[in-house]
Amino acid sequence: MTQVKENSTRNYNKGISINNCPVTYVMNKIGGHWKPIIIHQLMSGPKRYSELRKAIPEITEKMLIQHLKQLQTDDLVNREARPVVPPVVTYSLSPLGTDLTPVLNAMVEWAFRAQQC
Amino acid sequence: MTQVKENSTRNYNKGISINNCPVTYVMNKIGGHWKPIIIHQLMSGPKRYSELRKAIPEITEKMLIQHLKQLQTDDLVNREARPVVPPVVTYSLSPLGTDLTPVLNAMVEWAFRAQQC
DNA sequence: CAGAATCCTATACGATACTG
DNA sequence: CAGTATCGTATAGGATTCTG
Repeated sequence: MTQVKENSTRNYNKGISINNCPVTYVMNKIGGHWKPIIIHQLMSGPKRYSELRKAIPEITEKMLIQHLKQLQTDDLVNREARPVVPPVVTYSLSPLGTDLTPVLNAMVEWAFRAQQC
Repeated sequence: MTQVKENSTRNYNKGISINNCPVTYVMNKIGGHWKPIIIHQLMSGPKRYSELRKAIPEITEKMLIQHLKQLQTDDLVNREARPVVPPVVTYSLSPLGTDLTPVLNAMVEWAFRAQQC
């Protein structure tokens, strides 16, 4: 089983800097290369696993599953698996995840301004 | 010299996923554990190197310098060194860096809501 | 004061192959 | 379809020491 941890941004000095800073808190939740992209995709509505793969072609299955799990653990994403064959699994943003919309939007706006220059 | 690269978030598949996504673009600029914190500190006004170290006690000098350099390269932060002895170096947000304020603020707001639950 | 240099560890991510 | 498992690499970050 190996119990993959891989909890986003690293944090070696365990005792010291555990989230006194709200910005760090956020980066721990949506930091990394893929999580914001996944959330951004889900912002346009619930998607099945295969739809996410198509929407983000560059991501590997490992990364997608891994970050989806992490996002579930952090209560940003809900997973609904319907017990049929073949399986149908749908991912959607939780209320908390939906609340990230302003953050992502602010990022997108800034990116456009920055790329102008 | 070794030419340290250390350009934020990794990107192995060089040819493929180079910034088609605005969110990725932003994460490349302010991703990682320290950059948002540094920017957040500078949002309250210009600060000297030593002030930054005091404001962010957990950061090592290497990380602080490294990310300050990166932020300069990305035109988010300005560095002003006055040629006196002992040296006086002041860091401040560039206009582009200042434009990140809504992003950071949105993060902080979300963090507070998230930590309530 | 404001850094540079060196060495090291943890982990994020990629590639590929396999499964209920 | 929706995952798991395993191996390998790149890089973020830490600790310590030294300097103009």
